[in-house]
Amino acid sequence: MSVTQTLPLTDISRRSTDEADACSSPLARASIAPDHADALARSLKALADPARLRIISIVSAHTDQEACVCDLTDQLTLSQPTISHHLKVLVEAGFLSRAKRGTWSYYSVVPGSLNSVVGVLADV
Amino acid sequence: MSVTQTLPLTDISRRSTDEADACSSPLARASIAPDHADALARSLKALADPARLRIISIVSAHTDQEACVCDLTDQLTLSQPTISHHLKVLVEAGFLSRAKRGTWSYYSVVPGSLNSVVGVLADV
DNA sequence: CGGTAACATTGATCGTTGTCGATGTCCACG
DNA sequence: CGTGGACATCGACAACGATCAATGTTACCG
Repeated sequence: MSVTQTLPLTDISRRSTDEADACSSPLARASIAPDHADALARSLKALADPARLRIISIVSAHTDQEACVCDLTDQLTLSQPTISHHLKVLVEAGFLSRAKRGTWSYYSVVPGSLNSVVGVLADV
Repeated sequence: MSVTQTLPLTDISRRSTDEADACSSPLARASIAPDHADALARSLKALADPARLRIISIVSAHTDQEACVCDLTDQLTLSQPTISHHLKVLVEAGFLSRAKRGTWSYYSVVPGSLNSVVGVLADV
């Protein structure tokens, strides 16, 4: 399996700048940087879950923009540890913030966090 | 922030069926429906990958809004089957469309597909 | 001080997914 | 008609992630 064939070094490995590429079209603008794509993917991964989207929606639907875990266990058909897990993911991604008062934990949407992702995604 | 104000204890003993739960706040508006969250999560899952974000960016950076696979294998440090896999995910999610001409496959961004997700995400 | 309620953490399970090598398919060309 | 190039598909594997039961932690209350 090692070296089955020598690499075709004639044309493929040659860096373009030659217009002889038949299948390619010129670039109009630069594409996003790899690390930029990595950061955006991390944010999107935190949002790409039905339970987490509903959590954000439920929290932001409250008048004072905050809800406790009991509000979520009531509406979502998920166990309490699972909801805590999703909350942790959203907090670590910067979409929610936690405020503990007494025995209750109140979660609220970080202002502008969603719009920031929306803005970045708009010009990908 | 270490306020930890004492809670209004007068109402805690009264269990639910009363609309005023101690830890809960009233709703200002409705939250998204579960199937709506499911659909949005599927779209976001297709975007939540660094390679796929870069693919969309590279394709849309071309002047005619289309690029062939060779353009992608050149810029991404991934094998050709892996790139084909990501392209398939993006096509099935509705973000890219495929046009085969000769031996080459040209991929282009479906107009409005990204903005649609952005718009839905904006009012979650 | 013991009990209970709210929530977080841990450990385990199991489906999902990103990746690559190998192979298949289709087209162009000599 | 055979050969090679461009791309898709398949099979396998490893890493990740969503979920839950069990347990831990902290605050409140009698």
